[in-house]
Formats: sequence, structure tokens, C-alpha cells
Amino acid sequence: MASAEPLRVVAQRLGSLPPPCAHCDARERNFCAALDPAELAELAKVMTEATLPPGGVLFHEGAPADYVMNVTDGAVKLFKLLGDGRRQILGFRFAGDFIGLSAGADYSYSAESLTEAKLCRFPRRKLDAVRERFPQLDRRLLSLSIDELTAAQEQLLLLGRKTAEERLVSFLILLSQGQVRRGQTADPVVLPMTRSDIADYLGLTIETVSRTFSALKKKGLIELQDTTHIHLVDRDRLEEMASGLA
Amino acid sequence: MASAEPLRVVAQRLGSLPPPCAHCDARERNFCAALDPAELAELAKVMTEATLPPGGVLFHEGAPADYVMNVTDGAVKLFKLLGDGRRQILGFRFAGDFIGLSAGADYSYSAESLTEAKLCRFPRRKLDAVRERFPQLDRRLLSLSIDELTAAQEQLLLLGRKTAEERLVSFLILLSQGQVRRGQTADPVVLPMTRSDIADYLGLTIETVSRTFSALKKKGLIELQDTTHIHLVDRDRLEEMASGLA
DNA sequence: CGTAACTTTGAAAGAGATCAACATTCGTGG
DNA sequence: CCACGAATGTTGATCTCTTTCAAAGTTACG
Repeated sequence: MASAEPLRVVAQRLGSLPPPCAHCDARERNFCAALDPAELAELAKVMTEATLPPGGVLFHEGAPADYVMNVTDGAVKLFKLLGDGRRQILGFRFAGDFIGLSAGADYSYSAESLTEAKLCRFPRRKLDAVRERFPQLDRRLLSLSIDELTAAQEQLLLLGRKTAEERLVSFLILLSQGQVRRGQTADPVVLPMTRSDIADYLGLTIETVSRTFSALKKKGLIELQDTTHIHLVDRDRLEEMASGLA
Repeated sequence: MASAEPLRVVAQRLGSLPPPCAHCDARERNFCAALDPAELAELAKVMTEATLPPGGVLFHEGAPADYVMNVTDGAVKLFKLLGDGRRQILGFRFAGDFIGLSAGADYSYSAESLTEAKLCRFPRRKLDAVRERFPQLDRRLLSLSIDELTAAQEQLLLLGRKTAEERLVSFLILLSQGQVRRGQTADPVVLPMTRSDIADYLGLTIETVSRTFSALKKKGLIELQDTTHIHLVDRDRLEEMASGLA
């Protein structure tokens, strides 16, 4: 099964990587970061780029998982549906994030773009071939997968045990941290998603999300510059609330 | 970083594996299944076995993640706590399941045994050394990690969007499937956990769990042989309910 | 067999959902 | 550039599912 090809072991796993994967800049959650230039060149050969309009479909739950992809620009939502249409958003993905690893042959959730989004797509079959030859890619994917699992578990805590207010505060802080990770400013939190998306991520209704924003504003904890830009006035207090300190 | 030692590539990745990892029989979710006997021997050298009484602590959230482990007998719960003590159970683990991979240096959740439980523990440092030399182990761990992530995402849907009745039904079916995976019978579903554990897994209170069991019984969908053995009377209807068909 | 822990059931209360109306934003085309 | 209509967001009133509070059964075990 595993090939016995000589491994090209390269220490430089970070550092800026030029042309090959130009649109895949070396973010933390970008799996390209595990590869040296020679390996990237291999991947670049099988990579295709795509731009989706807002609301565009990346793939549907149950479809053959033929591609994995990196978001290189914009924002994407991942979600699952129940039989009667109830929706749960599993998470949002931004520039630098990786999408599409699947346990079986099919995607286990759907993905749609929130804004206009740019993607690098890799045929799964081709990626598997590269993985055979560069085992450190599996290590990198494992690391990404564990990070994603850890985030999902944090969200289980949120959905199972937090109040509406705690959920919204946790969400704002999570987004703020994501902005910092991507090299943006922590503070005016930008919401590229609708209230409906926020509600379906937090297990609430749009009305409760809206009311909770208003309540936080009245308490002086946040300020809504406009619908999509939130200023966190008292971050310490908000962090405290998010961690469930009565 | 990665050693350039010659890899011993062995096709036989399944099949029964004798002594080395005797208590780790080759279940689907057992990472040992990725290894050939020679590799298993290496792991066996650094492995220690442990038996925990009911309610025993495997590790606490925030503690150094010095060990990964396989459950070889019994049942274990994984959970996170909020500042004021609210608890969310992330999942239950049974014989054959793997526990303890962590994104950072510390565990991101706590683990306690439900019943008396037997474990094989591997020092993480030693395991990392074995991973360096046998990259297919990373592939195996990646596969396990993706399975776990997929299960967590299904649970997000449950916690965010399902009713109490749908949650409990989904839980029973999940347990039933787990029993089948471990080679046990599908039908009398065995509940090694308390109502309190079930409630904290499903994002409910013990009273709601109890009332919902009673309601399902009254509807003739289940029968409680005793508190811990549930007979699924109308499995098709239950599956339908779990998938959220109005 | 008695006591503590767990489970079930009942009654009251509450957080968030639903139903409804109004406000605001945004895209489109006159 | 502004007007209009649709989509999105906010606020209010009411309802309901689940929680909370309370107490009675049941089980496990020393």
C-alpha cells in the first residue's frame, strides 16, 4: 500500500512560499504549509481555482467527495439539514481555511459561500496520490483535523449548555480571534453572514439573535456601528460571559 | 525532523494480531489496526495497561496531554465544564475506541470512566517517535480523527436543532449502532450511563430525559426492560424521528 | 434492611420560539 | 439619482417546550 519512495525531508515547513500555490498563502489552517516547494509544485499541477458568487454552492451533503479545497478569499458556511428543513450551520470558513475532508466517499455536510469567495480545488484522487509520496502531508492534515474537532467540541458545549446571550458573546469573541489569526484587527468584529446564518449556527431563531444584540447594546457591552460591524466595548467582561461564569 | 529510516512496508494491515497488543483487539476505531506486527511490538514496549473503577479519572481538561489511550474494556465519558459547573458530555467511548489526541500540549476536555474500564496507555512522546518512523500511523490517526469530527458534527445538528424526543431517539439509535460495530446485538440497547450523563450529552435535564423515555414508552416505540436496557419496538419509525421528518 | 443515590412524576416558572407588525437596507430600474 | 419593492433586521405580544422546584418511587449496596 504505502510506497517506499525515498522521502524528501525538508525542515523548512513555514516561511513564505512563492508562485506554486500563489493564492494559497501560508496560513495556519492551510494544509499547503506542510509542504516544501517541490511538493507544492506537484499539488499546483492538479489544482484549479474557482470564484463563487455570494450564495454559491461548493458541494452538497451526500455528493461524492471528489475535491478538497482551500478558501483563499471570502467566507463560506458549512451546514447540515434535517428532513423537514431545519438547518444547523457547523461552522464558517475564511481565507486560509481548508474544507472537504470526508470520512467516507461522500461529503457529510453542505457548503455554500457567504460572500464572493475564491477557492483552490484539489481532486481528492490526485491528493491521495501526493499523500502516498509525502507522508508529512498526512501529519499536517491530522493536525488540521484535530483543530477542527476541538473547535467542534467547544461548539457542542455552546449548543448544549450556554444561554442565548452566552452563545452570541462566544460567537463574537470567536470571530474576533479568527480575524486576529488572519492578520486583521481584533476589534470591530465583521459579520459577513446574515442574522439567519448566525441563528442557525447558534441554535437560536433570528428574533432571539436580534433581541440579544439589542440587550448587549443596552448593557453597554457592545456597539453596533452598523448591522455588520460590532465594537466590543468591554472585552474582559465578554470573555467572562463566554466562559459561563455566572 | 523526520527520520529517513527504511520503512517496513507490510500489506497485511488487518487480520488478527496476536500477543503484542493483546488487549487491543483490532476494532475499527483502534489505531493499532494500522500497524504490522513489528510496529505493534514497538508500541507494546511503551504501552502500559490500567484498570479504572467506575467514576475514575482518565485525565482533566487543561492537564498536560502526556498520554493517548485505547479503551479495551468498559465505557468512558468525555466532557467539558463551564465556569459555573454546567457540563456538556462530548461523547462516550467504548472498547476499541481511541482517546486523547490533542491539538495543543494540554487535553481540551476531561475523561472519566462510566463503568470499570481497562485502558492501554501510550506516552505521547514515545508515540510521536513511532509516528516519525511509521508514517502510515498518521494516516490511520487522520482517519480516526475525521470519523470523530463527523460524529461531532452530527451531534451539533442534534444539539442545535432537534427536539428533546428527537435527541433521545437519535441517542438510542447511535448506541445501537455502536453495539453492532462492536459485534454485539443491535437491539436491547444497553445504557451504562446515568440519566444525568444522558442529559448532559443531549443538552437536556434529567427530568426531561426521564419524561421523554416515559413518553416514548407510552407511544409504544420503546420498552424499558429495566432502567438500563431499552428495547426498540419500532426501529423504522424511530430512525425516521431521528432524522427530523416531521 | 436501612440509607443514600438514582429515577420518575407532578406543578409552576421561564427562556426562547412563534406569530405579527414595523423599520431598515439594498438592488433595480425608471 | 431617486423611487420602489423585496429582502433583511428589529421589536412587541403571546405561547410552548423545557427547566426548575418539589416530592414520591425505586434501586443498589453496606
